[in-house]
Amino acid sequence: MYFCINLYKDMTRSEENYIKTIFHLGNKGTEAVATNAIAELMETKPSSVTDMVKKLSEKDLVNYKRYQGVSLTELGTKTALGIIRKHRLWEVFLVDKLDFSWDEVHEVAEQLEHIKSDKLIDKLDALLNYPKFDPHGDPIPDKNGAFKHGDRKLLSELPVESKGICVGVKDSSTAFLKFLDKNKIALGDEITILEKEEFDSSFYIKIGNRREHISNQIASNLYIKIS
Amino acid sequence: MYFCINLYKDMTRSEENYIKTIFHLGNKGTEAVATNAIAELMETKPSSVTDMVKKLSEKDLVNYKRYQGVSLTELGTKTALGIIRKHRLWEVFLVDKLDFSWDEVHEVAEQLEHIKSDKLIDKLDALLNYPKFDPHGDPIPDKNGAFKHGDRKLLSELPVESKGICVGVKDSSTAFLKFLDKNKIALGDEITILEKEEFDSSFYIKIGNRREHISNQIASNLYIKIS
DNA sequence: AATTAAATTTAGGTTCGTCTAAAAATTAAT
DNA sequence: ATTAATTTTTAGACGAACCTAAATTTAATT
Repeated sequence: MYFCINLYKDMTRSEENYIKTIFHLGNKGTEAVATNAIAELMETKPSSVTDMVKKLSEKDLVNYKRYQGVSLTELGTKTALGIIRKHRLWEVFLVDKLDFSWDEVHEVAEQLEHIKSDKLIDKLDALLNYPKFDPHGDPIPDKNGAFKHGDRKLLSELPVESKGICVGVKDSSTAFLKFLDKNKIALGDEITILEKEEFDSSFYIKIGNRREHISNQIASNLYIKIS
Repeated sequence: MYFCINLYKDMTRSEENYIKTIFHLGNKGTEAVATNAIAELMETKPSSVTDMVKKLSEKDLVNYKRYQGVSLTELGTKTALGIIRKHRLWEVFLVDKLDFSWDEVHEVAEQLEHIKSDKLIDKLDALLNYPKFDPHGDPIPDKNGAFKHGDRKLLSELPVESKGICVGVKDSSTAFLKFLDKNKIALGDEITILEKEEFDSSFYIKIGNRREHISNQIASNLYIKIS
């Protein structure tokens, strides 16, 4: 007698996108997410979200009680992690093998993440040498859905004189990534906080050998790992 | 004043599959294809085909007159070649970079061929070193849709004592490809026709240093390029 | 040429994922 | 604690892509 431990294999693209969104909005699916929040992020209408959420609930992918928001079930969480794993592996592929820049990968990875083939993903993982992080510093879940960041923190939350390595971005919009490129701030760079400007909450930092002045908006979107 | 020379970028997966099928069935889209033939190959119903064909006709991708079959317009042909290019490049990727065997690639390539990104395909082409043929020996159209086989012929159509290289398969079903693997017949092998058995139209061939006896069904699915 | 058979199309229906507009529940503000 | 504002859900509709069953056209056979 077998129990089915497999994930849903026959999900539609749309269902997968909802699951992914609920995961991202609800602290990895653990917290209940509002219908409106989902609708806004997915650029759809709240009524559409309600419809879909009911369907996902039927399939035991989400927990749902009317007017109380949605969270992921265990099955839903695993499904989300599978999709995120695919998305991030494809991003690494695009940057490492096809010379895409880190601000170009998202769109294409959004398509590639829905390709269904376990073998494809395992082999891709091997080709890329089992990467642990995607081009934006976000961790790649392993086959079982396990992953963790090191103990990274936002630059904006660190005290003066902190020193560490830039390991990720919180905002991975094209605009922000291009800004970082222009200002020669990249993952792997060593950063020291020299001074905090109380007036506008901006920061003076040392990056490599340069001294830079960055706004709070920038500082609160850069992840640093203390060394 | 510009004329639009671009291909349809906003086609659905289903539309793309119909276009591809019409291309394959109708001698590269040039000859009219029957509704029933399309339905059978796509495992759908003739009435569904009629519906879709009308839609494609609206978009000027096919020529269609009721009861008279369908053929591709120039736009439709270019679209088909774009999809086939993608399909075959992905097949090469799967075999060359991810160690898939040639009988495993079709299914996955069927999904990957619908990914929309010109840059992705150009870069993939470069990564693979601009291959001219896919793993089954089928030619890969270039960016402009141009391609040709060399002057390959089916083994079954060659006279005794012909000598050449095995360059492709006509039937690329899993069953046939696995049969070839089992019998150690691969693309690139040198083949000489030793004798033709009139009784059952089978062939005695020399392949590498071995002597093999192959049925007509095998012979009429192997492409040979005379050297 | 008339009849039968086969292929194709029409008509009407279904599911999926979306929408708008209106109703209901929850939350915030007086 | 009412009322007002917001969020969420229901009800009903629509396009895409499919289906079945019936009608129509073309092709094949007598």
